[in-house]
Amino acid sequence: MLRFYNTLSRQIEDFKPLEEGKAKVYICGPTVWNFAHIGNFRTFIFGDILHRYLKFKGFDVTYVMNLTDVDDRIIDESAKRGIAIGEMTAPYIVAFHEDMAALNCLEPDVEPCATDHIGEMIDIISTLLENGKAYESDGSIYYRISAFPEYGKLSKISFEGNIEGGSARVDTDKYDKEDARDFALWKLVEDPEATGWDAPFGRGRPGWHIECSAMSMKYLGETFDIHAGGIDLQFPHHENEIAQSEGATGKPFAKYWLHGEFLKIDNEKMAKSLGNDYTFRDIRERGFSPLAIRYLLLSVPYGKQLNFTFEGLKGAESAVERLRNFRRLVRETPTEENGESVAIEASARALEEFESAMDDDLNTSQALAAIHNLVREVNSLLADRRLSTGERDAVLAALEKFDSVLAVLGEDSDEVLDEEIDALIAEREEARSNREFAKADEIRDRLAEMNIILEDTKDGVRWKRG
RNA sequence: GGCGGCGUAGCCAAGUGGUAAGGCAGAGGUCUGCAAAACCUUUAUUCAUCGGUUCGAUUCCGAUCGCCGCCUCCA
Repeated sequence: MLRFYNTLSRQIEDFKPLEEGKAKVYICGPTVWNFAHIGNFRTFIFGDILHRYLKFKGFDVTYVMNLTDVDDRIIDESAKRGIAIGEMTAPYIVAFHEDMAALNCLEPDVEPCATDHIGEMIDIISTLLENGKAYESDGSIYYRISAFPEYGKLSKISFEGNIEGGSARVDTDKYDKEDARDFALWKLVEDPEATGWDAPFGRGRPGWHIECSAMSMKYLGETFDIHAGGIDLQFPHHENEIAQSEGATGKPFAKYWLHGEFLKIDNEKMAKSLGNDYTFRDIRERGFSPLAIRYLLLSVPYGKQLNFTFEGLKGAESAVERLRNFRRLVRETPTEENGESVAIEASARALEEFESAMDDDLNTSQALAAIHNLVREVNSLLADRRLSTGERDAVLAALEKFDSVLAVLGEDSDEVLDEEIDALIAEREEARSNREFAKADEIRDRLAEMNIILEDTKDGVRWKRG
């Protein structure tokens, strides 16, 4: 039984979708004002694991991830540059898609942009104005938190004496709000040149939170199964989404709330001021592969903080290489028709362990352990005998199942070696059989320069791309 | 000031009231012409520190230290 830690209840709960066999999931996507950093990608990879595992479990999944393509930072920056906001965000949307694809994340079923859903946001705000959960002040529209007694149920924040002495970020002067906790649904835009949209309650631009209420409910319904996102969004963003959505519909919003924990760098917070806010592209430039980055980011359960180090990333690189070597070895190894079944049983056991680990709130650490144990066991068999055909097929099928969720193996290119390389390998074999090892090694070095790594085995030479 | 999480071998870490998964790195060995890949052995009498509860705690409770987070920018 699949279980999740639900932030709403602060408990592990069985996952029971609203509609049998279906899973409707919304995750807060990136604000496309910059290249996303690896902390962002940790969260999105968590979302991808969630998406893939729900499919693995047989659910008919609808996975929605939004793109926030309008917010204060985007508006300020594009105004500074004198371009439209869409012009500013377009290249970052392209980059985000490239990065997500490189990280082997499935495309969401729907990827709505905030700017395409202004109408839906206006509708919700209108409803909230009508039912008294929103009010106008100085041309802007605010949510009236006093009209939503359940406010705080997600983040469990009590407002008693907690703002005072806290962060100095509470901005009480700038707008005339009834209550310091009230938040903007719609911000007045007076300058006709500035980015804004017309609404029955005046020209303006949406507050940050309303877009996710509008887009999630549009594509998943007023009540849906899972809402995911980074831990930092828990308050105020998700709390406000609940207030807006439930305030407008009178129905429960999302049933399960899942939050991805933070990524730390060398045990410190990731921050621009520390210069450790690496983008995916920064890490790539250092020569690390996307699959290793994915492996590292998913190797710790999403609900725990993960300490990113370059030493750890090197380790991930080796681990992925080991797994890929293993799959290649099993694929290519000659098999016997007769019926040993040790590896068949080991595969079945590994699958069980994998599934029970993943069922337990997506415990990817334990899931990986199950896979590595299988790899060691089968490698050990391979060291002294051939697999039966049934064993090989069972192991490969298990790997495929694992990788349908973790997606860290990538694909081996089926490309055929060009004739030159083929000839070199043959020439080296010839030299080896004549015990001309100096010549053989020289050819091996030449091939290595061409990025072809050789392995001599009992069953002949094997090669791989370096 | 209010609130939450974490601290496990060189590194990344899982985990449990009954005596420490997995990966990486290191050491030794096997295989190999040499490599590569792989296998075997090995690497924490111990889970930040100090107390307490318990027959027994890394796991529960308290204190201390350190790190991270939230308290309306933030994945």
